[in-house]
Amino acid sequence: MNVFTLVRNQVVEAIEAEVAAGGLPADLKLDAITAEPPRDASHGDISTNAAMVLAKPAQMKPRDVAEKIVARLADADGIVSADIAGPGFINLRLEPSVWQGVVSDVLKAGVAYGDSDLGQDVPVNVEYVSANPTGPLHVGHARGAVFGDALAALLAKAGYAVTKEFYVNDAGAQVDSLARALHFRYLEALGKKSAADFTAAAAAGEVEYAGDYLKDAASALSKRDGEKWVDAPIEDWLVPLRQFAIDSMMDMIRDDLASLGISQDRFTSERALVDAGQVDRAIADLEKQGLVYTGVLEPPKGKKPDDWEPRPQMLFKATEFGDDIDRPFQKSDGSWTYFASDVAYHRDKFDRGFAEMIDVWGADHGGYVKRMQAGVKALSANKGSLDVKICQLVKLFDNGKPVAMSKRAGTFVTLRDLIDAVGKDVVRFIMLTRKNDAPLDFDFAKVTEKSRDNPVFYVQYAHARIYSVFRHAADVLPGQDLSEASLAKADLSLCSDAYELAVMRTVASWPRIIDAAALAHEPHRIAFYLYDLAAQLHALWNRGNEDAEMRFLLPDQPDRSMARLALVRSVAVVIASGLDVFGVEPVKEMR
RNA sequence: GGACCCGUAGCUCAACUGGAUAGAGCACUCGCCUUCUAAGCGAGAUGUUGCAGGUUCAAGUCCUGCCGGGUCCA
Repeated sequence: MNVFTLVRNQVVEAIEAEVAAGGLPADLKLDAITAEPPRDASHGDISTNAAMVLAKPAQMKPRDVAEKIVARLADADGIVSADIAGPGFINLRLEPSVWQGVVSDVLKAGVAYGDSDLGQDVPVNVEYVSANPTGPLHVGHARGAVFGDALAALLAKAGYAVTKEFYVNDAGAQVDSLARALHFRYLEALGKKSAADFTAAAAAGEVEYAGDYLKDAASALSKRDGEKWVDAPIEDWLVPLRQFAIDSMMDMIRDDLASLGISQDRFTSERALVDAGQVDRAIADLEKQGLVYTGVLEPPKGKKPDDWEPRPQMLFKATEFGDDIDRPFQKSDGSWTYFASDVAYHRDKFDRGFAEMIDVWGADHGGYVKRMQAGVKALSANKGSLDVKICQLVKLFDNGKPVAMSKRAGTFVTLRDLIDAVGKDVVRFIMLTRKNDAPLDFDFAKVTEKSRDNPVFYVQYAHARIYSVFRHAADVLPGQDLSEASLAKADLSLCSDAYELAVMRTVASWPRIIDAAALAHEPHRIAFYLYDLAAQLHALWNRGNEDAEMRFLLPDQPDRSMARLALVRSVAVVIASGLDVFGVEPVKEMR
């Protein structure tokens, strides 16, 4: 039930009727017609651009087209007036009952209000986090993790069949380093090496991944295997210890994600893809299509690396799919490049039925987007599409002062630190208050502040206030059934104040916010919507302070009270519905 | 040198993928608590949307070229 699509349908019907009557030419394209709330509320409830869109193909003046449409809309259901304005907008005013009816729709649907069938159950794969399994997640990962998770929830709400996926980069040189570091920590755990030995080795660059987090894995290993690997040659322990290390790191990463409320549906191992020969097959397939050749790349312009030498290598014709240069599939030692295995991985996704793929990456991978999209087009015969959402950096502040972060100095902030400092819900909400491709400032002091400039608080406060009213309602209106089912039967015609109708219009636009945000792959729009909705609730609340007649609870007017309770309850439901997409718990009380 | 992202009020950011007079918060000034949470609300000022062209009924939004910032470049 979406008021705006219903009205748009009425507009389209009016046009079709006019076409049938010969007043407008046939074969008009109606796709570009919109029905949306005008920016300026004084223009009416809903505005449509139909006349302007149709003017040119119909070879008529916009206002003439508008007059024909308006004449047919005048007696349409629920429409009070239709006026032509400006260059040819048609401004519609709806019966209050249309808006009032939305309240009971919301109460009947609960947090499912806003669910849509836009996605038609089309499978979509959202891949996010995909951090190297070599250590704990840090702040940089937090944004991508929250963004990806919220986007997945948003798409699910909009009716897509979503799979949330994590790609485990467990095939590169880093995981070998990780295995060596684990072996060292293992010797340390068994007392064969000292902590000082480790520090020295790390300083000399003989061992990477010096963080303490490998100690737990090492002691678990020593418990499991005893001294089995102490004197064994590296050829014997590299593979088993590497797997042990990866498994421990992935357990840790999954724990971190779980503490953010994130659980992904599928973890795909790069190594497993390689071992199963999927890379070879994907490349062979592209070769068959004539998209792979041996060639020599130009040196990067202007940068001229010292070790550059022209070298024939296996290249993918990425330029045929919009990339700037062709891209190598093989490294000089003959092994596959990351790009090659990424192509195989995306082919794997495509073969699993995902023509629509979304990858969430960090800002440092921006330069990788075009080639990956080229790869997807090639491997799917142009049937697959890949949208890459780049999450810009998060800058940390503490009360306006930048928090210095350095991996070397050990002062980088982990995801765990962040959650411990401000809580999961705050992290999640704040990460979604900016468009993904804009940098985000995260201030530890501000995000826990209790004021209007902290959106998390402001939205939660609105929700809590509504629950506060209901706590009083039981006393003020004894004997009333305050359940949502009962409220859904309230006589909303008793809510006809301009402020009340304004709130209803905002509530009614929730479904179109979902559709628009889902189409654009932009969950942040929900944050702004919730902030607006909260502002309207606070304004409505305050009217009761200024005018006792406007209070929600009027002891001598139970029917009007029930209507107002229904209205504010519908606001609470929509806030809860929005927070649900964000994975944030709506609070019933502020503490 | 090239590619990608960003540039909107003094500050932080929106602007429903091309719509009407570009909007919020912060900061500043003033007003609102005997009664549902004042952790809130209301009123007031603020613009060459980085610059210059182009596309059309209509451009912050799309195209081209510059300027500035960020990220990346076997």
